[in-house]
Amino acid sequence: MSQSQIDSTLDRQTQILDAALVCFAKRGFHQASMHDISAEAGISVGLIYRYFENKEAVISAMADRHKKEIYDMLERARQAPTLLESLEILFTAHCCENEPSVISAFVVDLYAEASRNPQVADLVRDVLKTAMDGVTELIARAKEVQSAEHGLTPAELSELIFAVARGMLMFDVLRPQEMTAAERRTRQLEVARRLWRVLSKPESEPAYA
Amino acid sequence: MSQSQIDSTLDRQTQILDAALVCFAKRGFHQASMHDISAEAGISVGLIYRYFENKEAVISAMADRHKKEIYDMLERARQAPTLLESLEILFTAHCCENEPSVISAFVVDLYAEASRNPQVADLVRDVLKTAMDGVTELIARAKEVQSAEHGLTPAELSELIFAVARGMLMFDVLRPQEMTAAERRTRQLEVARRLWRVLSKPESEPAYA
DNA sequence: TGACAATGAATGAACGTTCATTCATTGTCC
DNA sequence: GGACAATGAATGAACGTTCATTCATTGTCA
Repeated sequence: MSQSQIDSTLDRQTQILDAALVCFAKRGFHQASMHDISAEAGISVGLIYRYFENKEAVISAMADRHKKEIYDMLERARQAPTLLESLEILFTAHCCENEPSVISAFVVDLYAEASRNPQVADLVRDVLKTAMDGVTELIARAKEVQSAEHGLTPAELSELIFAVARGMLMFDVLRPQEMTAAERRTRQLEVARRLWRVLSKPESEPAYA
Repeated sequence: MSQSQIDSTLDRQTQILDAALVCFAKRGFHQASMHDISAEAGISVGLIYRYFENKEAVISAMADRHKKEIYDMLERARQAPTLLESLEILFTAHCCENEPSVISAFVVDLYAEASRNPQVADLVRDVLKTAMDGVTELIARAKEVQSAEHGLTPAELSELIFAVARGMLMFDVLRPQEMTAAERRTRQLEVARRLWRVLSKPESEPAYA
């Protein structure tokens, strides 16, 4: 198979997954039909089956893509100069590229799916562990949080931080449709900064607090 | 209609909702069939339609029951002597009565449903607001948290607490089936106490910390 | 022309819902 | 009390619909 063939295959798969994300967010994994996805992608139903074995495989591929996106996010968070900025990246990762709450709805659906599908659960657990380990490392570097008086280990703090992040994602799903991505982003940033304030030593407030 | 007739109607509805909770947690709202529910309840399919107009109504009734359960939980939290104990109630509400993660799976599904169904979203938002307002009040009473150095308002703290609680619920859904309700409870309690440590003044540590 | 991409009508299984039917329970009359 | 009538809770086969999946056919380009 030539490189251009591989490329066009990947393009088609990406096109289908993009459409699936919209449909899944709109109707959920199991209520979204293959016809919905094909219509959203502007192709025929049969063509989906050329690129994915079945619907389950589409869901798995979506989960895999989510895994890569979380890893990318982690990489960006790693390169941020301060822990606060890392948190801001972590908390706003889902409210930028796509339409409002498309990603949030998908992730909540993914966790719901994980509660029944052990394969999905394994994948999500793995993603979460990797991301939490990454943040644990970031915290270990951050003196202002480590030396605070709560006496929690970086791993414990990381778990707390991710719990807040996932919880905010659930809240995001409840927000009225009228709210723009920018407004959601602002809300998320506020919470990230409040969390940081709670976790760090009081004297090291950021300038814009 | 006599009182005993009302009672038996309520009994039947409860029986159906209990079965539905198990089926919904096992397969999700839309993958669980009415036949699944009837089999779980040990009754015929048709009988469900004597007590609920359709499947949507079963889901709505489940959401209503969830609302009542959250209100009950809030009432118990209100009666706890300290904020820490209130948090412990809040964080362990879902890992006691039923089988492991049945309730967690249901709640995650409920939020997923809320992302598509505005009626469900309204109900969940209402429940969340009431519960958060309640906790805001509890915090306003708790001096050890109010006087801490983070400088956050009770409402802001309440939002943070609920984000952690919902996030932990999502994590709960990922836990391997082998984990018992007691083990889950312990994990939840640990996080609740760590959160409390972070939020409160360091000198007011509980005796068992 | 041949090889492969793409189509969408066709298929059959599964689903929510309905409803004719059964039958244990309750009420009524002598 | 006993015979009979009325009730309505409960059943599950059947219906119409939707859906994932297949595949014979058509389009495209080298």
